[in-house]
Amino acid sequence: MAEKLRSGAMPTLEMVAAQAGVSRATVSRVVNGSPKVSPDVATVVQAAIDELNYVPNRAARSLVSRKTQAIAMVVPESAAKVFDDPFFAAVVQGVALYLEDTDYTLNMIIESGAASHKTRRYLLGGNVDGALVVSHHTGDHSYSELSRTLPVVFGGRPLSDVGGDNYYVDVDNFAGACTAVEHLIASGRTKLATIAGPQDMPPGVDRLSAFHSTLGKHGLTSDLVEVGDFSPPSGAEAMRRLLARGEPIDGIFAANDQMAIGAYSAIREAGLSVPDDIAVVGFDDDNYGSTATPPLTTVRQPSVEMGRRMAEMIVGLIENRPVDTVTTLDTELVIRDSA
Amino acid sequence: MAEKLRSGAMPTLEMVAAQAGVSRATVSRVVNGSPKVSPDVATVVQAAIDELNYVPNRAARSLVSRKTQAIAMVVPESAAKVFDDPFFAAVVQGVALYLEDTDYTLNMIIESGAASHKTRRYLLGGNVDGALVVSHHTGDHSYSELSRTLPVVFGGRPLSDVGGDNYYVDVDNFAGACTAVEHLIASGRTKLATIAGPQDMPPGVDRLSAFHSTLGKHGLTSDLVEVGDFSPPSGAEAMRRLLARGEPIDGIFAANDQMAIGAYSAIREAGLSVPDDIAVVGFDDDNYGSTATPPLTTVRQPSVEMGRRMAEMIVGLIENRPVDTVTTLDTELVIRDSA
DNA sequence: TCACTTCTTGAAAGCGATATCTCATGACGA
DNA sequence: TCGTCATGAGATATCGCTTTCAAGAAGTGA
Repeated sequence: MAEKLRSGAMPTLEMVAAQAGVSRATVSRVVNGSPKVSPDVATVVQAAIDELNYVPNRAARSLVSRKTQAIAMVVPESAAKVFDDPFFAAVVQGVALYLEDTDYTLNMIIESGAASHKTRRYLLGGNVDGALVVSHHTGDHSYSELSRTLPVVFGGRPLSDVGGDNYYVDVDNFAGACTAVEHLIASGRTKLATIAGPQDMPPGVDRLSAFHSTLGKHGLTSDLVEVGDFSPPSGAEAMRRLLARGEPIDGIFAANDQMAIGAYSAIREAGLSVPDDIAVVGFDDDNYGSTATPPLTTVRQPSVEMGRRMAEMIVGLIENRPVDTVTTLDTELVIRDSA
Repeated sequence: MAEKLRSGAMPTLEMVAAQAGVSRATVSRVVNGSPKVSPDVATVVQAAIDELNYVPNRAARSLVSRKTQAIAMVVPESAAKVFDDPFFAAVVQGVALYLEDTDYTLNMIIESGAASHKTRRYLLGGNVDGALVVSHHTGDHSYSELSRTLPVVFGGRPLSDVGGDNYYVDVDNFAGACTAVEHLIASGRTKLATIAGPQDMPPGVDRLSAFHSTLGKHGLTSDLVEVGDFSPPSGAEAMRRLLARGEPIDGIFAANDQMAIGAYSAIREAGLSVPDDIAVVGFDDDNYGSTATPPLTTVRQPSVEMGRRMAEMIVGLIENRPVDTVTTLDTELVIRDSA
C-alpha cells in the first residue's frame, strides 16, 4: 500500500510531458541536455520537471541505453577479512569521492574465493559498466581475463602482467623503498637489514630489490634479509631471526608498517631501543605506524589518490576516452621518530 | 564495435525461449522458479539457459518489477575522511558479507555535506530499495525523514530518536562501558577518572553515564571527567587536564581507543607508567589499541556483526518481513596489558 | 460421453526511457 | 512567389522482462 503510494508518487517522463504540454521526446531531450530544443520550450519543461520533482528512472534508461552507470568494486574476501589494513578503506574512499562527481554508482562486492562463479556472472551479466579490482599486497588477478569482456582496472600491478594489457594504478614501490633506505643511510646508519614482504607479491619484490639497489649505490651491501608476510607477528619473528644472526644492525627497513611494528617488539625484547640502537623505517603509513611508540618513520602510499585514479581510469575506459595503461603514483617519506 | 559484440553476445530471454522451443513467458517462469511449470519443460529450459549462459538483465527486470535489488550505504564524508576509523570499514564488510548471499547489491555512496540534494534525489529517485546510514560516533541523522519514503536502517542510535520510529542497530554502549569500569574496580583501582566522548553523541553520553553509574554501584564517585572528541590528540589533552587537577588517579576509562592512546602519551609525559601507575581501559577495540604499547585493554564492538545485522534488517524491511525496530549488540571486554 | 474444474503454456500488454524518422514551420535565395 | 533547407517537436519502435489473460490439454464426476 505504502508501496503503491510511493511508486504512484514517482513522476514519469509522460507526466512531465503532460504538465509541460509537450511530447515525451521533448522532455527527454531537455533532461539529456540536447541542443535541439528551443530555449523557451526548455524553460517550460524544466519548470515542469522541478515542479513534479522528476527524477529519471535509471532502469528504464539503462534498458535502452545499455549502460548501467554502475561500477563494481571487487574486494577479495581475504582482503576484507584482514580489514585491519586501512589501505583498502582508503582506496574505496578515493573511488567513491571521484564517482561522486559523476553519474556513476559504486557497487561493492566482496569476493569469496577466487573469482567465484557468482561474481563473474554478476560482472558479465551486464550489471555494471566496468569493474575495479583491488588486492593490495596480493598479486592475484584472476580477473585479468574479464578485461576482454568488460573494462577492468586493477589496484596494484598484476604479478603476471602478461601482454601488458591490464590497466592498473600502482604506487612506485621501488622508488619509495629507495627513499626509505636513503634516509637510513643519510642518518648515518650503515649496518642495514630488511624485513621483506612475500616474494610472490609485486610490492614484496620491488621493495626488496630497492633495498639492495640503494645499498649498492652507496657501496654498501647486506645479506641481512628476512621475509615476513606483512603481518605484525611475522615482522616480529623476522626481526628475531635477524637479531639472532649475531651481526651488528643499526637500521631496519621493513616492507610495511605492520611488520615494522612487529619488529619494534622484537627489538625491545632484545633490550634494544628504537631509534637509539636500531632505526626503523616502514612502508605504507597506515595507523599502525603513526600511533606506535615511537611514531614510525615510513613511506606514505597515496591510497586515497590511488582510488581516485582508478575511478578516473575506469570511467575513461567506459567512455572510450584515451587512457594510459598504467598510472604510477609517487610515495612520500614521512619522517617521524623511529629513524 | 567490441561494444556491439558484447551486447550481441548477451543472450536474452527471447533467445533462450527459441533455444528451448518455448515462449518467453515460460522461460521467465523457470528463471523465477515459478511452481506452475511442468518439470520436463523446466528441465529443457534450464538446459537452454545453461548452454547460452543466460543471465537476466537487471535493468529490464527492475523496470517492470519496480525493485532495484540494490541497497545504498550512505557514509558521511566526515566519517570517510577520518578513515583512520576502522569501524566503518568493518561495518561495510559485514554488510557486504551478508548481502553476498542475497540478490542485493551494495551501492556505496559517500555523502558530502549533510544529506546533499544529490544524495536525496538518488535515494528517492528509485535507485535503491533501501538505505543504510552509518555515522558511528555522530548522532547526525538528517536522513530520518527519508524513512517515511524508503526503508532506512541506521548504524548507531539516532540521537533524537523521536517517535522511536527509526530502525537501527547499535552496540550496548552502556553495558560495555560498565564492564570496563567494573574491570578497573575489580583490579583494585579506586581513584578513577574518565575521558568522555562528545556529549552530543549517543556513545559519548552512554559511556559516560555508565562510568558514573558503575562507580555509584560500588559506593564510589568521581568528578574527574574531561571530554574529548574521540581523536588521539583530544585524548592526550584531556589526560593532561585530568593530571593537572592534582588529584590522585590510578585508573582511566577512555570512551574510545583513540583517546586512550592519546592518554598514553600524556601519562608518559608526566613520567608515569601504564599500567603500573595508571591503568587504562578503552572502548572499540580498533587497531589503535591492539598495536599500542602496552596493548590496550578495551571493550570490543562487534562492528562486522553490526553491518551484518543492518543488512539483515534492511532486507527484512524491504521484503516486508516483521523486523524489530532496534537491535542491540553485546560488547566484550578484551583484557590485555593496560589494565 | 458431456460439462467443468485444474494445469500448462502462449500471446500480448506494458514498465519508463531513448532515439530514429517524419512532419511542420519559417527563413532565405532565386 | 515558389522551392530548398535547416530546425524544432511529435510519433513511434524498441530495450528485456514480468505478468495478467486467455486458451488448449488433461483429468474428474455424473
